[in-house]
Amino acid sequence: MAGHVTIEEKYSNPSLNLAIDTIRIRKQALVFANTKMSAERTAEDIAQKTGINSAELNELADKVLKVLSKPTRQCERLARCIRKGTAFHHAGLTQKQKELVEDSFRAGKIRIIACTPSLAMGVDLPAFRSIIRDLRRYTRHGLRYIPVLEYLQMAGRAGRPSFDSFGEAIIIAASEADKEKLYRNYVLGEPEEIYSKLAVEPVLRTYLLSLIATGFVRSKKQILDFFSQTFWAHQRASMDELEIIIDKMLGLLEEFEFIKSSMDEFTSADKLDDLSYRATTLGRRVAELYLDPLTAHNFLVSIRRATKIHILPVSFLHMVSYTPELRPLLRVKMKEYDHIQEELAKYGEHLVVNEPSAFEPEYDEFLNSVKTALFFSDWIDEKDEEQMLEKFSIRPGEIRAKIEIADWLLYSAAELARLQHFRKIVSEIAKLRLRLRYGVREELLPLLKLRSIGRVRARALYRNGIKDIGDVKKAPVATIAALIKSRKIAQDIKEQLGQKVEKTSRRKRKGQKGLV
DNA sequence: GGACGGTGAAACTTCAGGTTGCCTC
DNA sequence: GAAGTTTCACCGTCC
Repeated sequence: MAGHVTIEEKYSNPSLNLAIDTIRIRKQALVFANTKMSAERTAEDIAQKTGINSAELNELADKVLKVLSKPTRQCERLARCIRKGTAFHHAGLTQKQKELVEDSFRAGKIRIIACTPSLAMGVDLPAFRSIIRDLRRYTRHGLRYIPVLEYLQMAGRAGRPSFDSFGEAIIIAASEADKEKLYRNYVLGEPEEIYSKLAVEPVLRTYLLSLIATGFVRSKKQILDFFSQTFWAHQRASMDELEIIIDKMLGLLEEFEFIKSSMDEFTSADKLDDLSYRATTLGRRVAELYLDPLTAHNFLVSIRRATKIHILPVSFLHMVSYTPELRPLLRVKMKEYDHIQEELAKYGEHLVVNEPSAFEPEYDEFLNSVKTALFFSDWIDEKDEEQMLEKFSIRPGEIRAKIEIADWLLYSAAELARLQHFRKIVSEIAKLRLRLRYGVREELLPLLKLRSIGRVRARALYRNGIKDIGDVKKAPVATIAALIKSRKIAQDIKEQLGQKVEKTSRRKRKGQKGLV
């Protein structure tokens, strides 16, 4: 590090001073914030003081606004920052917006990015300065100091190998006493030991089933041999503990009928408890789907129940919402508590998951899953991103992330239903997946079969009486072109339906699926 | 006297992220 | 713990 550096203290906010100074010396900085909201706020505060203006940035801001069919408040806020040469970056941005921000930072157009740890984790985006505003983060147990490893992740972004001979990682301390402590614990601190994640039961049972399903292990002896060589076992003192856990898992998998045990040629005669294991058809599929066996089992129970009651789309949306895979769920805010409970009362008879009693600890998480299901439900009712932000406090990027996981879970559930020969459920879920991915009501499904037609264009056609493929065939190209605001795509659609159209296009234009 | 509107302080809430899974309907 | 949001007491104004 380059010894003592003095920064002009123009404002009372240290990270603001540092950011402005970074721009002054014509460098770039990442400012790491604690929460999405504070990342946005930080970017906004800096934006007010940069004094930067450029056509290039305005153009970029316009692009950021056009990412969704209708910009959300978040999009507008980001665009305002970008016009001034700053940006915020967190999981709430759409993929496209993240790319735009990252690329223009690399190109030097955006000077400062205020971000959550999202940027420290995956993206390779070095800057001259890494400004770390707070080394504490809110957890379930209150405000806690983050691990040294995470600090290193953030600090490691400082210095661009091909541009700077060094970089500056700066922690902002609240007081002199704090400064000492932070320096000792973080700058001089030793990174924590890495612990094997295998020991977590969901991971272990998934892995175990997969090993058996692929035939990689057959007997309990082989299973123990295998796990004894893992990092997990390496960190454990006793194999006894390991064996107890594995026995428990094997029992569970057998109870779920994902595996069967038997005595065969692999069973050594002297050890009667050294049984041979193989996966059932169902178990093999669960392993292929990479599903947590417990989730798979819960799905199967729910699917059986679904054959007996009147199901709605929300039934399956809720089923996938109540899984560990979809966590963290949308949280029920205090003010929403009553409302969510009312909704639960309304839909309760259509749910395929057992409702815990209000006194059980998992009840809150259950209500969260109901809220999450309601969010999906609104999405397939064509509510737009701004409405989702308003009603559920969920940002565009988070919507996409949740939908992707839900889609995979629904696919998996449909596969399990198929193996159980519940054909009606398979087709119900297939329809639901399509609706979820496009965010549309059922009536638009026929139109979505066409390439380049997503929620927005399909709705535009439908609103004007073009409701299915037959209507599309009958309608003149010009009508379609006017409705979807693209001549090129209108022609392409006609061609998809085998109808000849004379080419009138002079310019090339890229068609896009109307999703985020 | 009462309804209304504006203001500011106090009380109350909320708070990061992401890996692969599957198949292309 | 800090920042954003809501609530509420208080005050002045108007009818």
